Amino acid sequence: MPRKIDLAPKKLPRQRRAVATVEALAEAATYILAREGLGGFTANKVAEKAGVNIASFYQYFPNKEALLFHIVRQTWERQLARLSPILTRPGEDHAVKLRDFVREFFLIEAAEVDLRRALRAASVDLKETEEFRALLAAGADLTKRFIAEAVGNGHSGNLDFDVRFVVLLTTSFAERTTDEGTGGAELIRQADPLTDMLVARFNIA
Amino acid sequence: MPRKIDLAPKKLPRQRRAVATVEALAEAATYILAREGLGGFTANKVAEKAGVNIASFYQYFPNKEALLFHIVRQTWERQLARLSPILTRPGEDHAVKLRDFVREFFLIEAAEVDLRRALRAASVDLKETEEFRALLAAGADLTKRFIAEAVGNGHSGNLDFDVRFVVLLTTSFAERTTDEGTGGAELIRQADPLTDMLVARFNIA
Amino acid sequence: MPRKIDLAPKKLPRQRRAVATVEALAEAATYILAREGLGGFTANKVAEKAGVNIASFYQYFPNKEALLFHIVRQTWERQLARLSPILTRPGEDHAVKLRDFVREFFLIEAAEVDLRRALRAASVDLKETEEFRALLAAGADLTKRFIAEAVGNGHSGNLDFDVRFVVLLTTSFAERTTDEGTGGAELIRQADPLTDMLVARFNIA
Amino acid sequence: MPRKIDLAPKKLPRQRRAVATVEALAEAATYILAREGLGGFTANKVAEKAGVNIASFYQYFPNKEALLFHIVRQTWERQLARLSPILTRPGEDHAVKLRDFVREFFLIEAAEVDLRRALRAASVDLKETEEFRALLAAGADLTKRFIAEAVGNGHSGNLDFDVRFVVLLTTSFAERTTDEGTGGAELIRQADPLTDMLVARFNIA
DNA sequence: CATGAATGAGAATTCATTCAT
DNA sequence: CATGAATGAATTCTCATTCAT
Repeated sequence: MPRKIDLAPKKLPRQRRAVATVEALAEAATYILAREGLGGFTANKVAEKAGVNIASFYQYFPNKEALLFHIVRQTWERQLARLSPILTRPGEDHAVKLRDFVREFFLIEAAEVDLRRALRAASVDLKETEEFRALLAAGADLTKRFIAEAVGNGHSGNLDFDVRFVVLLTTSFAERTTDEGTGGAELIRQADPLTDMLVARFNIA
Repeated sequence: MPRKIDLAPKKLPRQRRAVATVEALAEAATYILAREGLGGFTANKVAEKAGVNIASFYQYFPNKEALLFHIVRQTWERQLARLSPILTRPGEDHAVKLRDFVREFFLIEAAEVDLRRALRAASVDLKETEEFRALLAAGADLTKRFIAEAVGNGHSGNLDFDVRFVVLLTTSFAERTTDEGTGGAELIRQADPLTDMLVARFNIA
Repeated sequence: MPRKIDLAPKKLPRQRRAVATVEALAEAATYILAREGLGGFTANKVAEKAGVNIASFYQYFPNKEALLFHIVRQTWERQLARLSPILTRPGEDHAVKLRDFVREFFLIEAAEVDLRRALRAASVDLKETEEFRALLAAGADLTKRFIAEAVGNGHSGNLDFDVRFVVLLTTSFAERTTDEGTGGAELIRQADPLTDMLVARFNIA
Repeated sequence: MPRKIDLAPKKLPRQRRAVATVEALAEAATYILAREGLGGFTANKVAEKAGVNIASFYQYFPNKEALLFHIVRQTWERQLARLSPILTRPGEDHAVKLRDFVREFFLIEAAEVDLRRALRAASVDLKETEEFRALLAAGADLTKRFIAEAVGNGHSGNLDFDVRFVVLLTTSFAERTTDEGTGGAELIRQADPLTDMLVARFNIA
C-alpha cells in the first residue's frame, strides 16, 4: 500500500536568496545523511546545520521526505550526468563501452558510499511513490537502450528480460561491493570479471 | 565509531509462560518488520502487538536492537537449515549443486521479502557489532567451502577472491531480484542464467 | 568518574513569550524542589506545573540538571547579593562585621530552608561538574578575603587553613541549624555564640 | 506533612537462612549506596546484587525505604558502639574525653563517607518518620549526658541549649569536613581546633 | 516460602510540524 | 517572508511492587 507522501517542493525558489536556502538545506542534508545515516536525518537537525530556520524548511518542502527525495533526484542526476557520455558514446565497440560503463558505475557508487547507503535505506519508503518511479524510469531508459544495443547484437532471446537482467546484476553487485567498503584498485578487480562474464554470456563484441 | 550496543538477551525464559512471552515478542517483531519496515519497529509497538507489557520486553531484551538481532539470528539459522543439505550434499556434480543452491537462495529470499528487506536495513547498524560478524562468519564458512569446491576445480587464480566474488554476486543479485518483487517462476528464470554464467566463467563441471 | 552533564542553557529566550516560559519553568522548579525535594523534581512535573509543554522545556535546557543548575546559580547569586554589602563594608570593626555576616547567613539559609535542602542534595551530583565549581569559586573568593581580613589580624598561623576552617564551620552549622527547622529569634541565639567563639579563637577585634 | 512510610521490617527473620537473606540485602544495599549514591539504590538492583529474589526482598521489607532505614539503624548502632566507650568512660578529665570524642566522631564519618553521604540524602525523607526520630532520640541521650557533664561544670546558662549547640556544631562540622573529602591527619587538624574552641567557650576542664 | 514472571505508572528525551510576530 | 516559539505525540527505558507456581 503506497502511502501518499507529498514529495513535490512546496514552492519553487524564485529569488536568489531562496535558491541559496534550498541549496543549503540540500547540502546539510547530504552531509548528515552521509555522516549519520537515515537515522540522524531529522528536519530540525538539517535546518540547524544549514543555518536555516526550521519554519523556512517547511516553506520549501512539505515534509522531510520531500527533501530526501530532492537529494535522491540530485544524486541520480549527477550520476546520470557522469554516465551519459559513456551511454551515448557512438561507435560499435560495445564490449569496451560496457566495461567503461560498469567501471564508472562502480566508481560512482564508491565515491559516495555513505550517502548512497543512506539513500538506499530511504528508498525503501520512497520506492512506493509515483515520483520516485518516474524519476527512475527517465534515466533508466538511456541505460536500457545502451544495454539493449550491446546485448541485442545477434541475439535471439527476450531482449527486455536480458536488459533487466544485466542492469539488476550490475547495479546490485556494484552497490554491494562498494557497501562492503571496497574501493580503489580492488574495485576494478571486482568490476571487470563481471563485464567479462556479461560479454561472454551475451556475445558482446 | 562502532557504538557498543548490547545484543545479548538479558535473561533467558525458564517457565513456559516466559517462553511464550519471548516468542510472542519475536513474532510480533517479525510481523511489524515485514509490514512496516525498520521505521515502524519500535519497542512499544512490538510489545503491544505481542500483547505483552513493555516492561516485560525489557526483562528479556536490553534494548530493541537485541530483539532485532534475535530475529536476524533466527532468520539466518532458518536459512542455513534450508541451504545446508545442498551445501553439504556429497557428490561431484558441482554445476548441479550450484544451480540448486542459487535457486534455493532465491526462493528463500523471495519467501520473506518484506521481512528480509527490513532486516537488511537493520544490518546497516548491526554490521558494526561483534555479535553480528560472529553470526555471519559461522554460516558463511560453509558456503565458502561449497563455492570453493565448485570453483576450485582446475582453477589457478586467487581462490579467496573468487569465492568472495561469487558469493557477493549471487547474494546481491538474489536480494535485489526479490526486492523488486519478483517471484514464482520468474525467479528461477533470473537465477539460472546467473548460474550459467558462473559455471562458464569458472569451468564448473 | 565525573559524568559529563551539559549544564549550559540550550538556547536563550529572545522574545518576551520565551522569557516568560523560562521564568515559569524556574519558578515551578523552585516550587517543586521546596515542596517535594529533589526526589520529586522531574522534568515532566516541572513543565506541567509551569504550564509549559515538555518539549519547550527541552528547547531551553538540555536536561533537567541544567535547570537545576540554573536554580542553583540564581539562588547563589541572590545570596551573594545579600551578603556582599557586609563582605565589602569598609571599616576596621571586624568583630561586628563578622557577627553581621554570620547572622545574615543564618537568616538567608532559614528563609528558604526547603529549597536549600533540596539544592544541597542536588549539589552532591553537581559538585562534580566544572560549572558548579566555577560558580562557587567566584563567590567564595569574596568570602575568603573577608574572613582572611578578620582572622588575619595579628595572627601567625596558616591563614588558608583558618579561612577554610571558619567558612566550613560557619556554613555547615548554619545549614544544619536551619535544616532542623530553627528560625526566628532562636536562629540568632545559635548564630551569635559561634561568632563569639570565632572572635575569641582568632583574636578578632 | 510526614508521609506515612512503613519502615518496620515485615517479619522478623527466624530461620538462619532468613537472617542470611536480610544480611545479604543489607550488605548489598550498603555497597550500592556507597558506590552509586541514593540514586542508584533501587530494590531490584539491591536484590540482584544480594543474590536474592526480588520477591524475597518484599518478604522482609515492606518497601525499599524500610531497607534504607534498616541500614540507617545499623550504621547508627555501629557508630554508637564505637563512641560509647568514650561517652561512658569514667573520670573527670572532660577536656580529654571531649577531644577523644570529637576525633573519633570525625574518624567514623571519614571511614564511610560515601555511605554516609548517601544516608544523609536518604535521611531527608526519613526524618519525617516516627521511627527515625525514635532511633535518634535513643542514642542522642547518651551523647547529651556526656556533653552536659562536660559543659555543665560550673556553668550557669541554659544547659539544654548548650548541649544542642555543641552537638549540632560538632556533627555538622564533622559531616561537612569529611564530605569534602578530608581524611587522614588533616582530619585531626580540623577536629582539634573545634575542641579547643568548645573547651574555651564552656570552661571545660 | 522461594523463585520466575509480570506490569502500571512514569521519567527523560526527541521529532515533525505549526503558529505568531 | 523569515524567525522565534510552541507543542502533540512518540519513543526508549526504568522502577517499585505484586502475582503465580
